Amino acid sequence: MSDRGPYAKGRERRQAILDSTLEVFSTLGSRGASMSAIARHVGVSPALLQYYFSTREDLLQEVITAWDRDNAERSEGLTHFADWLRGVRHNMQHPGLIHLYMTAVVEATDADHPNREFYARRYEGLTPEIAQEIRNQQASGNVDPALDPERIARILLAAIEGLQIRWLHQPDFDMVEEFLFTLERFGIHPPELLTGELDAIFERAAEAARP
Amino acid sequence: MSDRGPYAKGRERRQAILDSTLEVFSTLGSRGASMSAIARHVGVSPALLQYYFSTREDLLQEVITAWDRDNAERSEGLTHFADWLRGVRHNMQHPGLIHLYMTAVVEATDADHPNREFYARRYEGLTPEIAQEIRNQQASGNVDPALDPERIARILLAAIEGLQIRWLHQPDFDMVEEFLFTLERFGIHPPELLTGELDAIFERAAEAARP
DNA sequence: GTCTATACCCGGATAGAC
DNA sequence: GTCTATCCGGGTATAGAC
Repeated sequence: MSDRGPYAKGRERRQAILDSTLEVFSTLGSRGASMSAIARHVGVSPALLQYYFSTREDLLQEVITAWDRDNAERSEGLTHFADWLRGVRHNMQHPGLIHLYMTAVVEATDADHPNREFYARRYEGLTPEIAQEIRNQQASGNVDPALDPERIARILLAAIEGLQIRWLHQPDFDMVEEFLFTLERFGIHPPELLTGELDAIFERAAEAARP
Repeated sequence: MSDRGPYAKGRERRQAILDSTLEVFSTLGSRGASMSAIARHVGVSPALLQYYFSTREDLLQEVITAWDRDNAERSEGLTHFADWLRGVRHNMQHPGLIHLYMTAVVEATDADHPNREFYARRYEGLTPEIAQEIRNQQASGNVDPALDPERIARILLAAIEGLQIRWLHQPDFDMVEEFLFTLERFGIHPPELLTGELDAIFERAAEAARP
């Protein structure tokens, strides 16, 4: 894929729109992030957003899928729960992301919402993924083997989303602390997370993942 | 306060609008619950909704405060956590409520949203209330006294909201089960909740609360 | 005090010109 | 690939009928 050719500009515009969406969302919030507001931020006409993303819902949705993709890429070389914690940290530095995501999940709750299926599948996909990691912890004797891994996964997933809502309302709320504490209640305490050396570990991992 | 006089009709209308709002919300969802849709359901003109509740946000907000009031009233004569569980059950039978509430909390997340303050206060009020009940449990030796009651309260509050989102997406999701399990992880297991006789207990309590 | 009709504004979406 | 013009629908403001 070359940067030249007739498609280069389009791809850049597309990305610029996605970036601006996040930016505007984090400064003006959901109600402020109208198509025209985002367009203004990019420096184009509102109709152009429609050209790249046919509807507003689609635009927001694409920000989320891109985010999911980023998360997956950032997770190289760390254990699953460390990834998760790191993700939470990362998101806390990009408030627009969580704001946009939470708005979208809840909106998609409407029975006839076009993205409803997406979130159902997302939950269905994440749950066993987390459950598998819990099974690993059970195998190594950290987590009580009597506990149902799927159930813990569902609860942790719910907890994190609830924490995010509260954090949006109270930005000084320490999601990492609360989530770490929750993990511990289920017997999950990856050693890396207790040393206070998280950042160093992440740095090293990021370094190692680079080509 | 008599039912007669020139105000009776107004109070009835007002209530009818609140009821219809919930009704329409649970059938048509957030996007479907437009002012005109609700007005149609009540059988009046859209402008009348404006007369009673000046804005749509206010209307939804009033449904929520009424709900909070109901919850408080329904809690007579039961322990706090039993109340809570019962509330969850009750809500699961009225899907519009949770749908509306979750939509509203997340929307109010915008920095300049008029109801933002309300939710901040709501959280601030609920947390110590729950924490107090946890202290009671600690005093009677059920919950590990080393645990910070406020922190547990925050986590439980977050967990329930996260569970509600997932439930909205997957109506067969058993919030009561999941929440009960979460409570147990924190050492909270009110005896009434383990007998399977919940309904009978609620009936008796309701009976006793009647004049 | 209760209610409607009407008019207004803004946001999202579409059509078509350049 | 980009814009302008236009439409449509939802929320809101107002005037006034009953």
